[in-house]
Amino acid sequence: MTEKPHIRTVPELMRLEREFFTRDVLDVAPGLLSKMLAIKSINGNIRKYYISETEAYRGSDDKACHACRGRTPRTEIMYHEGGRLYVYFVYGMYWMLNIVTGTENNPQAVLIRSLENCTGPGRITRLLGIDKSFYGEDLVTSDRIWIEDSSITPVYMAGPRIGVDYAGEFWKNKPWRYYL
DNA sequence: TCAGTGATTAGG
DNA sequence: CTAATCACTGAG
Repeated sequence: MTEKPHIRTVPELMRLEREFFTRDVLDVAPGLLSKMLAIKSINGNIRKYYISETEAYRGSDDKACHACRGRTPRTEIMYHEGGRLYVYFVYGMYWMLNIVTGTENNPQAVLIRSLENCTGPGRITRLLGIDKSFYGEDLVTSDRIWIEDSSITPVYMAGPRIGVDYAGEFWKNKPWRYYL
């Protein structure tokens, strides 16, 4: 007897397009939870990790956002439309991975703080091999890093951002850190 | 709790 | 040029 071979349906994971990133950072930051970060190594291996913690940095008014000091060589990319990477070096040791959001000349970004299996923004960039060469990379067109949609609707919490005590009571207390 | 580490920035 | 600052981590 012949039986039709069983076809297992794997949910198709689509790359997130420009429109996902050009929304306000307060929509994109929680929206990235449970999405899949995909990165291709130099040897062609593709690794994928669920995003589990993010933080929103919102415009030049936000005293915790690097753009509050204006447009500088480092913050330049934040002034582009959403979808680019803002990568910078801090504390002499760690690369921070941020995704630019919003529209042109409206500096915003999401800090990726944790993945499913790795907590801490400095640790995840070490795991992924993110460095200065990723500054400005476009998640919509890059062939080495992108984000895929998932069918998961995350249940998440929100709380104050980490490490921004210098920003003053008003901005440091904003519940713009999102986590599963 | 606290040192390590160096790019970035403002100011002179 | 100088010095302060810093979206952190790991050891104790």
